[in-house]
Amino acid sequence: MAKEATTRYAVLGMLTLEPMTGYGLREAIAGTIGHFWHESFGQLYPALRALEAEGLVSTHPLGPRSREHRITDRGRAELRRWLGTPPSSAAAHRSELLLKVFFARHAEPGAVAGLVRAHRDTLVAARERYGGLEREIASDASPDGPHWLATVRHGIAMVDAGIAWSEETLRTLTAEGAR
Amino acid sequence: MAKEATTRYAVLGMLTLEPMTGYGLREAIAGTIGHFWHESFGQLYPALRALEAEGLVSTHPLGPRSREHRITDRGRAELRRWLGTPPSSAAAHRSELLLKVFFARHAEPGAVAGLVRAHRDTLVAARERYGGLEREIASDASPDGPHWLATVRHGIAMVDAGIAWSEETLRTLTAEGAR
DNA sequence: CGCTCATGTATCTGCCAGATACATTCTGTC
DNA sequence: GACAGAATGTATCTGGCAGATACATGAGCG
Repeated sequence: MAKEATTRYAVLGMLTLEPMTGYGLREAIAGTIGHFWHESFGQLYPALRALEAEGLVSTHPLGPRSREHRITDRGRAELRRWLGTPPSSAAAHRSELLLKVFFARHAEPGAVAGLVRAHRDTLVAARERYGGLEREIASDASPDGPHWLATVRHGIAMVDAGIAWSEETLRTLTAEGAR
Repeated sequence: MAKEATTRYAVLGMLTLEPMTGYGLREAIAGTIGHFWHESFGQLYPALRALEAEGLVSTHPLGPRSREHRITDRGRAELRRWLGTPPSSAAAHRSELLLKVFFARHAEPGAVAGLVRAHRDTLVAARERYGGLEREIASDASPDGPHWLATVRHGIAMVDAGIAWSEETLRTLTAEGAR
């Protein structure tokens, strides 16, 4: 069976913060849970239509080309139900970088080491963003603050571990002939 | 544009180890790079057909219902090219667990903490498997050994960081009213 | 006046996971 | 020796999802 659609629940959750347009949802998702969740318009608009058809979201016109979406009581109940169900697949399924590291012996000498170096630099930049975000949230007393902090700290933990792994792997790759 | 198909390169890479059938490929992938890569038959068989049509893989009948696939020189060249290109999306896009942690305020009390606990237990079990795998690879002198080790150590680094995060988050969630 | 950028809605392509279906061959058990 | 079930093997279908693209409007700026 195809896995349960998760876009619906990300939308329901974001609408507990405040009513929004489709475009606003996309912005809000990128701004708050963007470090571990992504939505594209190709998912959002069909999901909003489906949620409205099920009565989990209500839609109110704002202007000629603009609609505001609001979560209903049934929507809240459905969100609460889903929040208690175990995540379907916790594992990250594919890492293109690790695939390249695994087959590095067949690459141009030094090529994969360059990719790992770039990966480390990306993580270092992400680490800075996370640090700023963490300070920002910690100094703000919103009701979702502690949970938001927990998700950011997950990002920090993963990024820190990834930076350490990159350094170690670079030593391995360069030691054995600059691969 | 839709992202470049990566299944092709996982297949090409695995066929550098030895020639295999479609089924054998699936087994080999699960057994060696399964901790960070997944392939389903729905991807494998079409990919093998496409690779053969492009001359990157050659196919030889083994029995009436069995075919062996072999990487060609052009296949090796194409693999080498790809190994040098930067990974298209390094970030893990969606974490259902983090989404649930973020919206935990709207769940049944204690429900999300239970999910985090289950997540930690999964990671602890994975950590044991990784440890065994690491010892196994370290004691074996295959040419791909060091690279294989690097990918396993990535798994260990992530799992260790995840376990620490789970413990910390459980303290947060239970402290504020068993959510 | 034209340029760019933000806001806003919407569709299309292609990758991919998981489920399913079916045929054959090996292995253990009674 | 017969039979069940697991392993081997090929193949298709459904549906979620990312990224690209298209199009329209209004605001700020040179």
